[in-house]
Amino acid sequence: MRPKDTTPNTMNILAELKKRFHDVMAEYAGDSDVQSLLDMIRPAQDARFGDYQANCAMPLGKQLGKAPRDVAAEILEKVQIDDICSHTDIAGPGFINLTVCQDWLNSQVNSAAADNRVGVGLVKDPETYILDYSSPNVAKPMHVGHIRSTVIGDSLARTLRFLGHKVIADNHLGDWGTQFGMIIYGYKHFVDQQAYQQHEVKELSRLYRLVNQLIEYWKSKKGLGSQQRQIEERMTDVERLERVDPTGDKKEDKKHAKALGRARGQLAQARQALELLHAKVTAVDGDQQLYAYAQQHPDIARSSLLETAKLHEGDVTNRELWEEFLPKCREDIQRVYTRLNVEFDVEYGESFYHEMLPGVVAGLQEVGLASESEGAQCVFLEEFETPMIIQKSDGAYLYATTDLATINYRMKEWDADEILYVVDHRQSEHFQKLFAVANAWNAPDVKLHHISFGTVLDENGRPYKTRSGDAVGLEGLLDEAVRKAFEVVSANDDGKPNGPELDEATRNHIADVVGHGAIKYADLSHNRTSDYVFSYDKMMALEGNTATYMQYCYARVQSIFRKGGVELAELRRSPRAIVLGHEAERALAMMLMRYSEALGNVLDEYRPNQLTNYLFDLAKRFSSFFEQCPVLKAEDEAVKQSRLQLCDLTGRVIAHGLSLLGIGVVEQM
RNA sequence: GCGCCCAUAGCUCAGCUGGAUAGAGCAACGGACUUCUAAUCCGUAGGUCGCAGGUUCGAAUCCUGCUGGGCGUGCCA
Repeated sequence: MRPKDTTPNTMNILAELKKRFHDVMAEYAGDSDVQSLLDMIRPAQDARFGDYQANCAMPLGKQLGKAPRDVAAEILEKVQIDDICSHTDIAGPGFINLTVCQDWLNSQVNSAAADNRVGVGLVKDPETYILDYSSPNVAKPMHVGHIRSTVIGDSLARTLRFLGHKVIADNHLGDWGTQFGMIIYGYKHFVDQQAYQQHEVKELSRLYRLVNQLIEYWKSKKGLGSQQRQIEERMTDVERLERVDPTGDKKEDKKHAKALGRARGQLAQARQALELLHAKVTAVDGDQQLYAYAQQHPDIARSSLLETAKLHEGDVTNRELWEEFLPKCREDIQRVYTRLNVEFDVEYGESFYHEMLPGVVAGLQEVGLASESEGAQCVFLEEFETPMIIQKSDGAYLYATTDLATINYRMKEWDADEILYVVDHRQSEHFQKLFAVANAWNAPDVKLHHISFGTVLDENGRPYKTRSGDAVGLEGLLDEAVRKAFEVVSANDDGKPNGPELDEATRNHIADVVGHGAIKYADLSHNRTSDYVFSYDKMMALEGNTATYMQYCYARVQSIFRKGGVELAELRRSPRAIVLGHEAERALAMMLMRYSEALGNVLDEYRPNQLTNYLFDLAKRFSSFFEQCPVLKAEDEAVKQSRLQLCDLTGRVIAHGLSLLGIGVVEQM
């Protein structure tokens, strides 16, 4: 995604190797190519090849017209790595295999253990990042669609901060849009004062859903006719195509079959759409109260828009209602963030930028970027067929306008180097336009990235929704995860050979950490660009690549300390004496040393799943070590001390890595 | 119509932006609990990386075409 060097620079074996290779590589290539040659040094793909491998001899051989294996030998001759590598090897067509020497690895691990950053340095060139994530519409309950943005954004913010960047996490709340007009309209006509007194947000949310349902009712009712006509048209298409006889020409027939298939698909789609419309209509028609409301408010869609417009124009009543509703809605959202342990530095919602919007349009007009078209103010861009509309023909502004105002503000206020928008992939075209305009207008240097992500699907591969077609509420989702986690915790504890160890309160706490961790981890462990299938059973199976596996690993480490009566503070004060004798110890240590590599990989393309993959590998190495290397019953005191230190470092890295994902650990499970 | 994205084991997914014999987890099968927590470990089986070309020492990865799916597409956000 970006070419800058994000590799943290302390105790990073890969970085050290690259440093050692740098001058030699420079002899072969111009400065510009050195980096790409160095990037060919990477962790060995297979343990049999050693720890790291350099693949640069093959392209160089080609370039120089020499045999790659000769080039590899030449490179090895020149490069100074005797102190780091015990063994080097040229394999296959010219792979350089590097094995890190034991003494050096020992000393590196000891340094990491003594370091409160577990061996991870700070980036050389810190930057100022604005992270724009979560951004729910207030007054609408948060649903499953908000989870990815929130969790991915939070994790990136934590990781960037840890590596030394300045981060401003900004929750760009939707607090000014059409949903407020709907709520205001609902409040004016349908509010149940008693319910409102009791729980304001719950009532507001009911009002939102009610108004939305009535709007949808009329829209669906009006749409039935045209949908019916569309089906008829599709049917004629299908019938016409079905009557066509095969021509005998293979190509022609194939084309025809394809057209028929598509027509049938479209027909099925149209029928489905009609069914949906019918469902929305009958839901209201079948309910006396709803039906009465609908008849009394035939113009509800337009009226709600009008309430929004009045709010924006400064209408006193609507403004007062907005002032009354907003803090309560924010509190309600805050409750979700509190349980998710997600924090923001600022929460400047859309309303914050409202007064800046005329200036945006005027500014773009002034420099000739914006022009009028069909009554709207538009910015036309060469690369795009459609313009970015910044002011509607009725004078209202759009989210594109707000987004531009937001960039202006962020540049002025924080002089940002990069702004990351953690928003789902469907908005990619919007962001392409936004970035193009912002860079062309008055933010030429800032790096703007759309950190897009895929959709959360159900087990049938369709967007995750409730049976009635609504989005699944986020809080209910979290509750369910915690409930399931509690069951697993209890079942496991009851089944312990020496009887249960955990009281009710402890079980609840563990269920809370494990349940929330499972949800977050399921999300973060997938490549963010893919859609993924949401499944409680998968994530709560608590096996395989799940947060629970890592948390379990951590708990086992703590269990060793508990059983052995080890004082952690004392252990950490004592001199570091990790010696890696056993194969499993060495493998574990090597993985521990690669933590900073993993974090660098996260920032390369802003993908937290690079960290989950790493933690899973680390946890597997630890489990393997745990099986093979007794700690408390080690063969002698030196080995025992060494292994205790190794366990402690592992526990710290796991806990730290999970913390960067926004996930906690517990001492016992 | 145009644009963007996706297709990897029965299932869910990785694959570090061109490297060695394509990996994990689940499910299946076979082993390991007088234990530092078996929420674990060890092993077996499972693949024409959608299809066809191309680029090159080397392709799941890059390019072209095709097939199948998703999303977006002038006044919602």
